[in-house]
Parts: sequence; structure tokens; C-alpha cells
Amino acid sequence: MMTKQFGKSGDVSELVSSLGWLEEDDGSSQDGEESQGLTLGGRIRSCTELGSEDMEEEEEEEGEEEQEIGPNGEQAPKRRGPKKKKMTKARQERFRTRRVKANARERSRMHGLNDALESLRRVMPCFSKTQKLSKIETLRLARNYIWALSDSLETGQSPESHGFVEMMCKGLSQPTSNLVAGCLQLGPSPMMHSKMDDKCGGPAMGGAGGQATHPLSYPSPGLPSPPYGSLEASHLLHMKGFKGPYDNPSPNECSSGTPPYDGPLTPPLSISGNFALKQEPSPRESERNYTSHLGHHAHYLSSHHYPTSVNGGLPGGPQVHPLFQASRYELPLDVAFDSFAPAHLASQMGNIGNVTMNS
DNA sequence: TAGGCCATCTGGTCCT
DNA sequence: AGGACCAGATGGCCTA
Repeated sequence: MMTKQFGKSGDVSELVSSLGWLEEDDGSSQDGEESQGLTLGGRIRSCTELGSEDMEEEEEEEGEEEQEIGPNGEQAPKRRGPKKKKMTKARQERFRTRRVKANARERSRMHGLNDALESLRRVMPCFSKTQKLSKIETLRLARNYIWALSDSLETGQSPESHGFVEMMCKGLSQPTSNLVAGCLQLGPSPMMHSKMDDKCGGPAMGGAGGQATHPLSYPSPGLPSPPYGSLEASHLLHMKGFKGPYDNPSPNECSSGTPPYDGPLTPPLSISGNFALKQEPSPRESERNYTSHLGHHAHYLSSHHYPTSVNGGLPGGPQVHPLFQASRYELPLDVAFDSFAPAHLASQMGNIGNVTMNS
């Protein structure tokens, strides 16, 4: 079953926030929560944290001489640095207000970040509203997507090829890899099987209990979830003399845990033009569950041959490679995946493996 | 129940 | 002084 992520506590907060409750929070509710241990019960309260109680104590302490007395009665050296200002009620109030405002800004900032991430999800080839990619998976997929597209432009490799999807799936979790593979509707790759066997522990890696997995996914029974394995696409890239950012696979890439930082990516192609200009989906489009944007690119690249140079003679306006121009249009090729995918994929399931779909 | 993912709060740091 | 950004801590929700 696919992972669904919604209905988190943040939804409530956002709802409340949208009603203006949080923005108008004067701190009293928060203090109330803290006293009830609802939200801050376990939070570490540092000496600088200014809960009302702390501040009261601080105010009292500061009224005394600052000379500290050690456990044995000896006088500790005088505290250096700027003398702490007295915590008057007014200062407390200002500090509290400032903290509340800072919290609101931080929430807003994070919401903006999440909005940007959501925009990124929408231009991913496997955008799904029902199976939302996690933040880290979105970033990884975006990285791979850019890299794979760039590679396609340079080498002329079709986005329908296995190599393309291999790059797309690099470092992704198994569910995400399955989703990508399902969206791209690829069949099995014996070569990949052999490669996986070589590198990742043999046939046993094919999935526990006879569970089939897509050859491009990450069969990794016994590994923590999500199994961020390696597709070892770099092996294939090595085989064809490809030099890329994945050329130095980590020796433990088949091990558990999040794969190490891959280092700065330098796509093989420098693209000076608009990238990912696809507009926000229409309400109708938003109803779709699975949308394969990559279909555009696959059809486009497979039916057109363009020079590697992206600056090759588009008169007027920004020089944009047709690959990316295509993404600007709401093409009819933008297939509503869920409108046909279950039945369509049913025939592919035997090939793809355990691509599971939401019902 | 453990682990993953997430939103939120918070204090620190840097900058204006 | 205040805002932006960051990372740590915490607790909630969900799934295997």
C-alpha cells in the first residue's frame, strides 16, 4: 500500500493559522499549553528561555548581588561580559511579543518553503496528489530529473531508455523508485538484475517473500525503511564511458540509511534558458492523481532530433531547448495517469514488479 | 511498537 | 532592535 501523508498536526495548525488565531497569539495560550505540558512539556528549558516563570525568577535574582557562591562556599569569579539587563515586566512583554512574532514568521517561512517544494513536486514526472513525495525524496528526484534530462540532451539518449530511468531512480527509496518506474512504464532489465545481484547481495535482494520489485527499485529486505539503496546506475554509466557526478559510488551505498551527499552536481550540459516553466495545474488537472509529464519529453525526444546545443537558433526570445519548451504547454500528452493507469499498469505489473497503486 | 516524516517552537547567529 | 536563516528538540500522525 502506498504511503499517504496528510492529516498531520500541521494541518490543524495551518487551519488555525488561516483563521488568524496563531497570528494573534499573545503568548498566553502558549504559556497555558506549557503549563499543561501539551506542547512544551518535554522541551528543554535553557537558561535563556524566557518562560514567564523563568523570567520572574531571573528578575528576583538580578535584584541581588551578582557574586556567585560556589558549592563549597567559595566566591566564584565575577561574571564577565555585558551585565544582563534587568527583566522588567515591560521587557518580558516585549520579549514575549518578539518571540511570538518570530514564531509566526518562522511558520510563514516554512510554509513558503513547503509551497516551493510543492511547486517542485508538481513539475516532477511522477506528481501525485495521493502519494505525496516526501521532502527529501522530492529534492532527490528533482536532482535526478535535471541530471537525467541534461544527460539526455547531451548524449541523445532517449528518456524512454533504461539509462534515463536509472538516473531518475538514483538514491531514491524503493516506493519512490517504484512510482517512477511505474510512471515511466518500463519493463524489466536483465542487465540491471545482474548488476543488482553483483553489487547488492545477490538474488535475495529481489525482495522478501517472493515479493517482486522493479529492477530499478531498491529491493532491500532487512534494511530500515525507507531503504535508500543505490541503483548502481554509475556502473552502467561507467560501462559506456560516462563520467558524471555518480562516478564514485559510496562503498556502502547498498547499506541502510540515507545515502551520503553526492557532492555538487555538475550537469553535463549548461542550459541557458527557461527551465520548468510549466504553470500551476488547472483545477481540472489537479484532480488527476498521476500525471506523467515525462511523457512529453519522451515523445518529444524520441520523435525529434535536436542538436546538443541548447542555443541553437531559436529566433527571438530566450533560447530554450524544445525539450523545455514542451514543458511549458499543457499538452494533451499530459496524460491523466489514473484515468488509465490501473488497467494499463495491470499489464505492466508483471514486468514492473510491485508497483502498487492507490485505490 | 519502532521508525519515518512532519510542523512547530526555540535560541543562536548574522545582517541591516 | 528586529528580521532572516538555521539547527536542535519535541510531539503528533501514520505505516509496516
